[in-house]
Amino acid sequence: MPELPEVEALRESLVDRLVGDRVRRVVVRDHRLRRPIDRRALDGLVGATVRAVERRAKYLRIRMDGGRSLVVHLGMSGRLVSAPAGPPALHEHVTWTFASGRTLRYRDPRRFGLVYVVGDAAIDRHPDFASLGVEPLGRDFDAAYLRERAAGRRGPVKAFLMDQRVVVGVGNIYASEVLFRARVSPRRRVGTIGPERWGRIADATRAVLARAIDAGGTTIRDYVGGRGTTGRFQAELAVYGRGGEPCVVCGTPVRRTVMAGRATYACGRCQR
DNA sequence: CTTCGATCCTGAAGGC
DNA sequence: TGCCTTCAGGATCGAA
Repeated sequence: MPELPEVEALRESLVDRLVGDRVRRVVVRDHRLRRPIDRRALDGLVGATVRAVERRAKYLRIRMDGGRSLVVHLGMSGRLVSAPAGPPALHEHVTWTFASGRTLRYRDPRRFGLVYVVGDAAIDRHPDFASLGVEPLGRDFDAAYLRERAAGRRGPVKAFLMDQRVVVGVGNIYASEVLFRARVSPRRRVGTIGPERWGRIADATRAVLARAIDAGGTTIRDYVGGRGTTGRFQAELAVYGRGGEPCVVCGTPVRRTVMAGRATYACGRCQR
C-alpha cells in the first residue's frame, strides 16, 4: 500500500490514536526485514510517549519524547494498524502495546519494509533521509525545479518522476496517473520536455496526490490505513490497471507496457 | 555521475 | 482440486 498518499492517509489515521500514549511493551517476532530490526533499539523506546506522527517521503516518523523517533517504511506489502489487544496476525512481525491497552501492529509478508529507531538530531544525516528530494506538495516543487533537476539527464520521464532523489512519494501507480493527467507519454525523454509540459507535470503531480490523500489512498487487493479502513482512490484511477479498457477521455484502449520491469499504463492518443 | 537489470520475499490470481 | 507461472504499491546494488 505504499506511495505518498497511502502513507499520508495512514499518518492522519494514526495521529489521534498514538499521540500521548506511552509504550509499555514491544514484541519483535521476525527481525528479518530489508535491514534487520535492532530489537534493543526498539526496546529502548519502552516507557517513552508519542509526541507526534509525521511523514517524510514514504517514511512514517513517530516522534517520541527523549529525542528519538520510530521510523517505519512499508516497502511493497507493509501494513501498520492501531487495533485493540489481541492475537498477532500472520506476518505480524512487530507489535507495540501502549499504556492505553491499544496495540500498534506491523505486518509485512514480503519483508521489504523497514522499522528502526533514529535520534532526532541525526535523522537528516541518516542515509535513508539525506538524499531525498523535495515533497511534491511543498513550496519547492514546481515546473522550474523539475526542469533544473532534469538537466543533464536522458532517461524516460516516468523513471525521473519515480526517482526519490528528485521528488519523493511518487511510486508506480501514481506515476502512470500523473502522466496521464499531464498528457505526457511515460516514455518521453526528459531532455525533450519544455516548460509547458513541465508545468503540466508539476500541476498533475500535486492534483493527483492531493486528491488521492483526500480519498484515503488507493487500496489494491487489501486494506490500508491505521483503522483498517479502505482507500477509495482506486475508483478514480484513470489508467492504472486498466489495460485494454477505453481511455476515459478519448476511448482509445489504454496500453499496458513494461518499463524498467514495472507495469506502465498510458493512452497512446492523449499522451505525447 | 546516470541508467539498466537483477534481486530481496511471500501470496494472490489466472491458466491448464 | 491441484500445479505451475506470472505479477505485485519499493529500494538497493553491481555493472556498463
